[in-house]
Amino acid sequence: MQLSNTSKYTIRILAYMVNHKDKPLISAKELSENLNIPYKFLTKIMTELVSVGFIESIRGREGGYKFLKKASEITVSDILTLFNDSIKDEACILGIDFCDAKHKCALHDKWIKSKVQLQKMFRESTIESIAGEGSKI
Amino acid sequence: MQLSNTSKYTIRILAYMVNHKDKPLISAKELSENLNIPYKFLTKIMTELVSVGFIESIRGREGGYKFLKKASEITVSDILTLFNDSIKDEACILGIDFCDAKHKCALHDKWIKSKVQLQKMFRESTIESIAGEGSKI
DNA sequence: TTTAATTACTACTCTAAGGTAGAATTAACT
DNA sequence: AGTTAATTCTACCTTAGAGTAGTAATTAAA
Ligand code: SF4
Ligand code: SF4
Repeated sequence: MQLSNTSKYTIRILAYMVNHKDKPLISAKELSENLNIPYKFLTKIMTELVSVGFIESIRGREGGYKFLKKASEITVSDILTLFNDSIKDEACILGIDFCDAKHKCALHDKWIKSKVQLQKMFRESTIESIAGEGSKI
Repeated sequence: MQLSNTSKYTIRILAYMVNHKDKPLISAKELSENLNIPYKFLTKIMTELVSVGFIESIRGREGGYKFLKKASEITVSDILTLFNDSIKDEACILGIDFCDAKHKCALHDKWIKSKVQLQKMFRESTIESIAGEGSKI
């Protein structure tokens, strides 16, 4: 009942990048050290983020990563979708999903409420909004 | 972002047993066939449920399982705890958990709200309440 | 007393996520 | 031109959850 490590890492990585957008480029080394994410695993994630166009990479010495898409236009929901980690609309808390309005278990309505609330939260939370002052990302 | 198969199976198994409490004993075979849960995997779960005292088993021919603890006293939360699948109080949506009231990300308050709501739902949902008429468990 | 039906036990296999290793590629700096 | 610091590629290892296989133990029915 939680997000995958990959998703959580990604959110923290992108939030960190927002918080350091004064720098033109941020290296994998810096991200790995400051966010305490295994270097090799982080670079694997970064390559994926580049390939889907969230960020851009500059190779070679003095290289690094920077946003390609605006942080205000990348939502947590986008990230969860990317790593197949989002709460699907048809997701049933019990994994049955052949119930209908007339035949539903006692968990159904409460679950739907929580589900909708979480989905809304993920959709409305941009990386830009997660980062910022108080945040201890 | 969902429950483990083991937890989901268990909820359905116990709900089925409530819905068939007219029978003195219910066999693994019946459960497996009616709930579409792999037989061998189901018996593994059953043994665990017996060992923690939720149900009782009668071995040998004509044997099977029956409740030891009352279904109205077994909550979904108990099941999630058993399979280490519950939402821990300290669980942070981003897996950081060194944030405090003054340093929190934009997801924090919304996440806490959903978390509390889910935890409450799990605690207040007994197997007895999940099963029953309309239910398509 | 044998047989059939049942749970329990032990020990595997399979899969996907998470993580690691090493070498290839790129490009700025000296 | 050579060195160095960076990303990228390919391939592997590890772990936990899910699921399977075979057999032993138990007990009622035949
Ligand atoms: S009624 Fe219960 S089992 Fe059916 S879809 Fe809703 S939550 Fe799932
Ligand atoms: S502030 Fe954000 S990152 Fe920190 S504990 Fe709360 S949800 Fe997690």
